Amino acid sequence: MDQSQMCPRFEKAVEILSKRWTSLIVFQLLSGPQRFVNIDHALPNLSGKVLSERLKELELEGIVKRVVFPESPVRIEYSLSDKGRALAPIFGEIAKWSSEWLPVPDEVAP
Amino acid sequence: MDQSQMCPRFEKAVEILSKRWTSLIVFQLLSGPQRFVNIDHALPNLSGKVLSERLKELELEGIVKRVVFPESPVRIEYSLSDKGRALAPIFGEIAKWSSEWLPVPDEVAP
DNA sequence: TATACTCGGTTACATTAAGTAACTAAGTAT
DNA sequence: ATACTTAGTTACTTAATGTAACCGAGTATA
Repeated sequence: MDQSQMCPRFEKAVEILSKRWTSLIVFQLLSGPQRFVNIDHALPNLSGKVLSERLKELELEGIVKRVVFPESPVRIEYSLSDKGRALAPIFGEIAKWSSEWLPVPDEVAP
Repeated sequence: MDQSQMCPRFEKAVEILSKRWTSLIVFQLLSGPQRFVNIDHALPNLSGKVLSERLKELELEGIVKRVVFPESPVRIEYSLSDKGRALAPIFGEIAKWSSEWLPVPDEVAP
């Protein structure tokens, strides 16, 4: 036997969500449609390279939508599809768990 | 400004959960305490090397407990702490999302 | 009309993480 | 003695990320 016993759809969901940066990008997009640089600035340490990779992957999964506004200069907006917004409860549970079980970090000297 | 605007505890939770294999290992342990090889067999494609790394990390986070039973031969059991079991609702939401939004995979020819 | 800056990326290269396979030591079974 | 199990570790390869520079189109500034 070479196959996992787990539900393949559940496994797929975990695979999507546990790819580095994916969750934080989706979480960031939960606050509304926004542009490439905005996401990039919201997640310091996330490089443009990986961000563009992740956005492409998420678009392929149907989680993120990329809309081009033909203004001048052109404006490109990333947003969540219904499928993407449906991930919100997962983040809600993560937030609950973290506030219950993770320690409050030390404050930096003022 | 070099810091993220997100809650650091939320970010930490995402960091823990989105490390490769971590979620699946915790999910597997939700079914009860078990031994190293059992987890290893339940997750094909997961090597003993990475499994032992992840179990150490999860133990440090206080999510997994490692108990040595001094039988002969010695038996080592991994299980979830309260903190670890408290992750269950997150997996519940992931399962819900995946069954609602991910396609049912094709069956293999019988 | 240079110069610099923004946006939405891409490219080349360095570092880190993960996969693969072999191996170990202690114990058990044949 | 030989082979197998458990709970790992070690050495080596390959894939994923991080870092930094760069690009073309357009805009603003001097």
